[in-house]
Amino acid sequence: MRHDTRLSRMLHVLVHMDRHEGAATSETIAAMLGTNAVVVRRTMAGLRDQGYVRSEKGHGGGWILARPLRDITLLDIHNALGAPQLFSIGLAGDNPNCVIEQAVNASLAGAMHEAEAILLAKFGKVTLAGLAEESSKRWAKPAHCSLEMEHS
Amino acid sequence: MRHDTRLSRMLHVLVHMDRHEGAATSETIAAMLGTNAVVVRRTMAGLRDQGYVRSEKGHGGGWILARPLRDITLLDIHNALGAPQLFSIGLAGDNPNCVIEQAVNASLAGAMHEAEAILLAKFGKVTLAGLAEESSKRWAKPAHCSLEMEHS
DNA sequence: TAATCATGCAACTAATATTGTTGCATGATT
DNA sequence: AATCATGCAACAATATTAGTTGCATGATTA
Repeated sequence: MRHDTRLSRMLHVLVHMDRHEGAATSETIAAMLGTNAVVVRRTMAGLRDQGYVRSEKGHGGGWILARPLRDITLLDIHNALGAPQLFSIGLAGDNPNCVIEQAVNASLAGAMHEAEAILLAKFGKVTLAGLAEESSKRWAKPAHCSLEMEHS
Repeated sequence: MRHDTRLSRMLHVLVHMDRHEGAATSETIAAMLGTNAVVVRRTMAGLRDQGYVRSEKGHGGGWILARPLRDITLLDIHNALGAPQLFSIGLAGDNPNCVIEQAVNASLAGAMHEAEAILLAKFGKVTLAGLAEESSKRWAKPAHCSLEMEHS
């Protein structure tokens, strides 16, 4: 089953944007992520609608952080991306009247809800400022990337 | 993102098999699950290889439980299915040298590992016998399904 | 005002993973 | 010998996501 890496990638982008002077274009971000500008716009649109970034057209335009990193948590971004399913396993629904299916699904759902609550609680406690700080600590060894195209 | 319902469905099947006299054919199981006998064989093959079920050919053949339900946990079946990814979100790996990506991924991975450990621990504590017992409690209201084709 | 740059959006194509299908071989029962 | 059932491999269908293209709109700059 394929992974949804949008959360990881968007967090990466947002922290970079904070270090970046001026707006970052979709094209630049796409180059960093090894993807396409339209895909970037599609994904960033969700963050814009929730007020985490702004987009500006024209010369010098692009994407700009609309809030300080310390006011954004991993949970915020997860939700802004549409709060996609966290789990790749799901419940069968072929026989909703079957008491066995009900018992199986109730047990699985209970465990999954508990794990999900813990995961989201953790996400809610980590700010992007915290991530930026943590990455600064890793800065000692100089290998890194940036929005200035050191990627490719 | 599409869900992998094999765990849920196989648990359902295994509990039914315990109530079932004799072997259950792939065809019968497939009818119950609204799928195909070959798909059932593919999935059950993993459980057979781990010793949870046996398969027998010929007249009266099919699938038989190889252990009592109380000796099988949800975790056992999850593992027998290949321990597929539990989470549908994943980590970006485009810029492994980037300290920001590293910090982002370390944070996400930490939260996910914690949640995963909790989920698997829960799975390890639930036996199929427990599920069978729980479904018996639901038996008061008679709607149910069985391997005798009440499904379709 | 004209040229350029950048997003917004919709429609289309491509790539990928899973599921479903078919055909044939093998083994067991009757 | 006939029937039933799994085993396996190759192929087709399906669904989802990612990527692409084309055009419109708005902002900046000269």
